[in-house]
Amino acid sequence: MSRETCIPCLLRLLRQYGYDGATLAKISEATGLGKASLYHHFPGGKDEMVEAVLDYLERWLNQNILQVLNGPGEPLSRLQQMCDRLNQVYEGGHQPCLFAILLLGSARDVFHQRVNALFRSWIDAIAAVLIEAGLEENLAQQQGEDGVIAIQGALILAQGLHDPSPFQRIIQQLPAKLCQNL
Amino acid sequence: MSRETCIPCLLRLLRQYGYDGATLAKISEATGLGKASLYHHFPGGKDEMVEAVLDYLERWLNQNILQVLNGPGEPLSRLQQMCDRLNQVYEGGHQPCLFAILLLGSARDVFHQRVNALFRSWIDAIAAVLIEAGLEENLAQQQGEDGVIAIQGALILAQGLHDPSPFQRIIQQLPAKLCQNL
DNA sequence: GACATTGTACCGAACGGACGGTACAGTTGG
DNA sequence: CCAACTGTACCGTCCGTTCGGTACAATGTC
Repeated sequence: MSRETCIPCLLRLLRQYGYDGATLAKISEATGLGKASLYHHFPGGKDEMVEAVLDYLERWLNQNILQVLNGPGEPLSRLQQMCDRLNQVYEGGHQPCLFAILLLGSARDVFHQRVNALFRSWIDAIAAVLIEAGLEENLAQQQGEDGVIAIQGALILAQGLHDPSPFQRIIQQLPAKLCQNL
Repeated sequence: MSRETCIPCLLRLLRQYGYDGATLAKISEATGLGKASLYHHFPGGKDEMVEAVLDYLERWLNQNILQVLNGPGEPLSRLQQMCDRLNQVYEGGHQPCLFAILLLGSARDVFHQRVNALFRSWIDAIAAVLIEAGLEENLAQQQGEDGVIAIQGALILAQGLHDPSPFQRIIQQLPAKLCQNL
């Protein structure tokens, strides 16, 4: 298993066990690679593994969120596409968000800057759609924040209640809510 | 420092470092108690310490959220009181929510049931206010979920952006949003 | 073609250290 | 005196990490 093929596996472990719970022993078992082999592909150790996952998620965000929001179509339709992709990546609310996991784990300081930048670009992309649709800039920025807030909050609640339905409802309602001030 | 006086200290450490980052060494240093003393007050070890903090938060929730929501006054006013208390306990968005921390940490399975129950009672209390104000039951339940989602999401975003202002805005807007369907 | 060299992938075993937790002999205070 | 409490020293376990080394295909050299 190469460096690239490790990444989905790492993402799964991090989401399931958290940053501290995803130990090298578990990673070794899940990838089939010995610990020493993991250090061959990721000389920086565990933190480099997580950085690689963040690189992957950054690419995913660019391709599946930013590009879609920046693409053609009606604003409402583009926001619906975003929600479709989010529904996929969070598996309908069954999977937590790695960003939140890292922000609340013991290594939060290490990854904070990365997560900060990812959040900001996500918010800005939503706001850009709404601005293009005629919304005033400050209000659009707030709506962008509200979108991310709704997603993150719904994922937390879905985890807490062990029930994905709040997330699914939010995903379904979000596009219309973001457009309601237009 | 007794068992009870330890709890605010424990809460602070858990919020600052997460479940795994709040080590016994840090707890010992912060409380001024040796490990033996900690184990005298909390024979069940670290998990019992966290349980004690959850007991404390459960009492806090009852006294500051459930009781207020169930008390006298206009629905809007009661929701505003809830938001005031939340603003205090989360220190204006500077502090994360322990529930989310536990849900996304490595010991999530241990505390999941407790957090589940706390979330549900919180949601139900918001819904009860809205039902009393004339809202249809299912819709009230959804609005209750939306309230908790907004709080949790805003706390995540405030952590991620290192900026409490999204939380403060959500707190300010929440009462009106919850009442908008009345 | 035969042989040495290099680079990549991988592994078993062990490391130092920190973790949560315990045993026990004091020491304090009513 | 007795119970509550605490300091010290210690335990086993697991953590992330590193070491020395093997297998093997690719490349270079005569």
